[in-house]
Amino acid sequence: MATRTAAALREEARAAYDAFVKECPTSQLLARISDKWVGLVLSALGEAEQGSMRYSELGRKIPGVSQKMLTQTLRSLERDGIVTRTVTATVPVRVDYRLTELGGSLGCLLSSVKQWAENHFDEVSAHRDAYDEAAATA
Amino acid sequence: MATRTAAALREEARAAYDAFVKECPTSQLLARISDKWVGLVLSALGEAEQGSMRYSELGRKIPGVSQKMLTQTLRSLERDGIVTRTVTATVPVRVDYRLTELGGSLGCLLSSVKQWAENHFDEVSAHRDAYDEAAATA
DNA sequence: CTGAATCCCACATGATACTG
DNA sequence: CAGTATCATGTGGGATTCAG
Repeated sequence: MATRTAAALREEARAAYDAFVKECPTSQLLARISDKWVGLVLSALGEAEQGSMRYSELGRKIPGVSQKMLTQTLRSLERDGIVTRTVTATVPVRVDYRLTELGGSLGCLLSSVKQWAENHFDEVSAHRDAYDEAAATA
Repeated sequence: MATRTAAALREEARAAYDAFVKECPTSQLLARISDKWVGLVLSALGEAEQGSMRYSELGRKIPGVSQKMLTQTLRSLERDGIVTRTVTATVPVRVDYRLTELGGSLGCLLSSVKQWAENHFDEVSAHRDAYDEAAATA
């Protein structure tokens, strides 16, 4: 038939996407670090007094994170060289996470983003109310 | 029956989530601004020479964004008072987006995050390769 | 204690087509 | 040009259970 099938078109699209990713891989990285959990984890580690935190400490410090997301996020950060993972073979096991130097530089940035959110929440909230009211009136 | 239905459980979970959101609304805001598209839009607007950009300019400047996501992101940013939307009733219509003062302060931060991604991509990439190889060897 | 593995689904996002 | 509407899909992410 003259037209390609939907599946073929999807294949093509995927191939094009892969090519794009190769061309612009930083977009990938940006997406990775533009993640709520990444921001919270790095902020927490950045603020840690000893510079390192245990798995369960992180879980308690970060509101609403599930085991799965915490583990997943930490693994991904470890893979990217942002954090180090240190296992102490005691009973029970103890695992500490610490920012690498590379991670520290990113942690600063993300902390300031988190700070921004906290500092400007009221302002944003007011804008939202105004916007919604205007829409309701119209 | 003794156990609650799946639907009821979901209802409960949603209620708990809503309660949590009320308690910690900045987490909401952080999730909003920790978004790939938000970062790219604000970076683009921050770098704009006239300080403002048209809808289609943004679409061209930001690689891989769909109309839907661009519109959605811009609306959300407008609602939050991060950008302003100006319609010029010419033919064809012209719509410009510009950072507000509030948006400017956030734009700086997100631009530096984007910069970080671009500057450290090679380093992260090297870490990934090392990590993956170690995993393959083991 | 620190995960790994599985199931499951709601939602975010993308592609496409249409409109003022 | 700047959207809106609709549909299809992938996946993020929670709950649960098992393991070292």
